[in-house]
Amino acid sequence: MTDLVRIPPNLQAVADAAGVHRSTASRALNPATRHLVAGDVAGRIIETARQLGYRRDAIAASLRTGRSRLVGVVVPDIANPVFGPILRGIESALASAGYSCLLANVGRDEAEQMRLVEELMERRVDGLILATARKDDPVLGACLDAGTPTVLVNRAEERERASAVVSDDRAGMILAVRHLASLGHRRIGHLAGPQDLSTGALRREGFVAAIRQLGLADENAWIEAAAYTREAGEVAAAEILSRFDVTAIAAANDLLALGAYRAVAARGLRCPADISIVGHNDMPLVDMVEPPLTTIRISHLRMGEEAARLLLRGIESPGSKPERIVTEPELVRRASTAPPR
Amino acid sequence: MTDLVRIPPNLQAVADAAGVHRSTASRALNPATRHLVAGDVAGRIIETARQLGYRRDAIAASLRTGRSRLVGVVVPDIANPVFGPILRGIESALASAGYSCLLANVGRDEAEQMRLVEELMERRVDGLILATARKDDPVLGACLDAGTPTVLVNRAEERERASAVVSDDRAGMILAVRHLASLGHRRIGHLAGPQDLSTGALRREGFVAAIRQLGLADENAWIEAAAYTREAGEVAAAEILSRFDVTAIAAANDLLALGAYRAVAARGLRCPADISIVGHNDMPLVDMVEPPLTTIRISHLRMGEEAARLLLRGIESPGSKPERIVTEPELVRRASTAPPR
DNA sequence: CGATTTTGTGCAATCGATTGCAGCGATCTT
DNA sequence: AAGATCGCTGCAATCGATTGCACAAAATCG
Repeated sequence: MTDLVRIPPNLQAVADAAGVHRSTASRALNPATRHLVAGDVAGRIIETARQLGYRRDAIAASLRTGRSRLVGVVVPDIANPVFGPILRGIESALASAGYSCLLANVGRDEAEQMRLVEELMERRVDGLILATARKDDPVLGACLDAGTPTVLVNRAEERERASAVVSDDRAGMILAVRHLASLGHRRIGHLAGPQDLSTGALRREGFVAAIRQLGLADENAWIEAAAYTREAGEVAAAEILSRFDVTAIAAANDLLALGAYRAVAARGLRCPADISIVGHNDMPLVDMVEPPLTTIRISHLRMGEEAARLLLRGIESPGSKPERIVTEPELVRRASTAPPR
Repeated sequence: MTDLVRIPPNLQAVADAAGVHRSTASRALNPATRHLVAGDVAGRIIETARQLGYRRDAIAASLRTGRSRLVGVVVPDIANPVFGPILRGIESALASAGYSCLLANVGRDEAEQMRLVEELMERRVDGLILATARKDDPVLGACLDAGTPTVLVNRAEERERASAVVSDDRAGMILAVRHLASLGHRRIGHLAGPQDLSTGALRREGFVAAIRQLGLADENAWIEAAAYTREAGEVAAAEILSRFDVTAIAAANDLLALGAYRAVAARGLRCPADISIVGHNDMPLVDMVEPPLTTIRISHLRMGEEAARLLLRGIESPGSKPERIVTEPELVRRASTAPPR
């Protein structure tokens, strides 16, 4: 009855109990090296380990091997519905390869971001996934300088110094504008996202390109929202409505689109009767809002999975070329868009 | 120019460069032990470390100290909007205490849950936060047996063998039913959550209690949904509508409530004109659905923060009594409830 | 049957930081 | 002035697993 505070068995204890050397026990317990040990001996060791309730110490193993099987995941806001699916995709792909996620939630403050990444490095993460990239991201620079394999997800840089998994934001916005044009809209405004993010900039580019391609009026009818939030969307949408004579708004993001719903209502207009609105992302629940939001669907889950896979490849074979995976967005027609009156 | 693959400096290197012993460098670099070192020497060491770009190896430190400053966080589904805020609360509270989150997303399979927790233990987490607890949870049992400080969040067990942070689910549902009764509803149904979860069971209890307190009809007018999803909600709500003659439905969860919207529409009824519906959680966006959902608000962010704080306390002072924090839910009136016709 | 290869196990160094203990010189006490 | 105290630094053990190398025993070959 002296096991009140039982000291957990280590490899030495297992080896002693099985009557072999530490090193033999280590080999027997590791599937990758098990073939070096005689079958019966390995069996005995494994059984002894089980009986003693032996649990491998990943920390000690990491110290010796230099690999932590840990990946740092940096997101701008876990509470934002689009990052949930991304995170889940990352987590599941990593878990099935024996890696775990170290989660870091960061604000927009760059110094803070640096501090957090630094802390992840101290923990000797084998790699990093950043969902926070700006168009020219100093944090990414720091990761690369440190020689840590890094992958961007959702947002990317312009230059390709790191692997990235993104949606084709430009094409997505073109899809949105074409849809509006096909309904008969000729005067379309763009509720743009923050221009220092690739999503914001590329979707705006897509907007301009689509307007030109289709020979529509005023490729400059866009306003940049201060952030990807409903509140910022409402403010910017109000400005679009007051400054431009448009019948439709293509928003860079679903939250912005929902903000636009408010601005439209505030002016006594109705969607889609007076103003059509199309979003971007197809977040959970936007099919239930009123009117159900027409939007551009992005598979965030798959993006997360692909990012994890890319990172794992980068970890296995260091020095491999950066790769870019671009997923195809898709138009989801609901009820927030209709022909102009 | 031989620093192509520069070997990162360790403590020894810093000590050598500063002309002191490893141990002195260690003490100087650690704020908690810095006072043991002469001011000028400490300054020199810190400066040398900075110049060399020294980065402390948390793995090695963990091995020596036995503390990893890592907390395992187990959630049932990161993509579910309620867990985002919880996670953010946990992360921010932990981060400000120097701890990081190891994220594990698990399904309902118990063996898989055990495997994942086992893996977290191998990584020598200092504590665990489970958002997955069932009413009698074997996984929690395993954590407790292993002597790992563990805190439950959002869902709890009946017996108090571990600290927990939950909403007052019973009171929340009473709030919902009273609200309906105050509008004049007398025949109310309950769209219950899974009964093996504390949230599902307690909210149902609250429903029964409220019906009795208010002297209303049929405390048995409830159906259990198979899961907290819109689909399961739609199925169960359809059954309620076909089996009971009710004018209102109190749902155990917002997603279930949204499923009920569908079921109501499918029967050619309207909400709230024909059937009032109240949800639970106040998830993001439920204020934008049609009709805007009347629901019970729970501060998931704060729950996450409190859980982290409780865990930190448990880590600091092992063997302390389990504690339970119950947050007060609040009714949010929107447009899905109205007087019966 | 001797020589050679194969197979299996043990030995000991190693990863990098932390910390109890001892020792040294300087200051303080009586 | 001898002894006690204090502040600072160095020494060396330690955490637990992994792995290159050496070596012995067994198996194979000519």
